Amino acid sequence: MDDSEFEHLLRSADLRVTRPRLAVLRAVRRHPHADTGSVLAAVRVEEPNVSHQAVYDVLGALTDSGLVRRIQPAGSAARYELRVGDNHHHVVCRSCGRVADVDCAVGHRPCLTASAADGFVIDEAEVTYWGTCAECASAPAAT
Amino acid sequence: MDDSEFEHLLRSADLRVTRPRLAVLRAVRRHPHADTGSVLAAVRVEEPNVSHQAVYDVLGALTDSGLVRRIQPAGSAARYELRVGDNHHHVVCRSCGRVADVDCAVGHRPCLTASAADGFVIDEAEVTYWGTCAECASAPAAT
DNA sequence: CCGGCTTTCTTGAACGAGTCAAGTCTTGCT
DNA sequence: AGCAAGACTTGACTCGTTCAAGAAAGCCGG
Repeated sequence: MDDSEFEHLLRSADLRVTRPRLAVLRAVRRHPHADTGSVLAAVRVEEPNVSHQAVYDVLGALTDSGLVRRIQPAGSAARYELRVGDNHHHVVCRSCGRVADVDCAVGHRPCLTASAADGFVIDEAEVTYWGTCAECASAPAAT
Repeated sequence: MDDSEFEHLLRSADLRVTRPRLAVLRAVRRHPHADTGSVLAAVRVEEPNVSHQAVYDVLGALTDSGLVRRIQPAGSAARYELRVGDNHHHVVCRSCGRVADVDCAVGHRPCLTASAADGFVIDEAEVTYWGTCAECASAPAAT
């Protein structure tokens, strides 16, 4: 039980330590890339009385303070993961929506050296790979 | 009037040539990165009787046949552009949501050489840059 | 040029993710 | 323990998008 670790994370981000927050952190750790609904479901296994709004609030607060990372592939609801700060990217399965981590191919911030940027000041480059996951590749015409 | 060009595009994609479709193509050409609502509004300037559903259908059909490209930055509704097939990317302004094109920094498909992909077969790499546009940078606390 | 088959469009309802707002409960500090 | 700010609950609501059924138009063969 390393809830104490989560507790420190929260405190270091100036966030109060509450049962819903710990439950959300555990849920996200257990289910990487889970969308809000799944996080809510996972949270309610341990804390049945947490409202959906609380989960939205908590995920928002955690995202704002950088404790979790939010990703939002086109056509999917927001998803969350604990793995932050290592500049990794994601592969998304076109047929089932599954998401997996991909370590950055380049090693350093990829393509962050965008050339003509139209006056924009760029602070992050996000790479999303699209393809087909192993399961969907072997089961072509599912559902 | 190069509607004839759009007409050819449609025919070559096995799509019937209709007034709504031509209007949508013109609207997307005129307003790159416009979201569905803006496209609908632009379409109705020329064709006031087009339903919102028609626009969704048309944009869907055009996207499926590769005549337009759909992008969906996190936190934004779907946006469309005519510029396809040249592997360019996008910068999104964090504060106003504005989108601009960025030519691929690497030249060739960037980072498409994803290493460990967990069994995924990758067919596309999409890069989204996040930052602040010139206007928002100069007008810090707008709105 | 016309019928007829198919695709596309219109109308109207529905859905899901996410947000807003008001009031109550907790946490962390003193 | 007691207080103030922050966090949670409840419930309504918005917005983008999709579903469904029927009417209308495009395209092909004759």
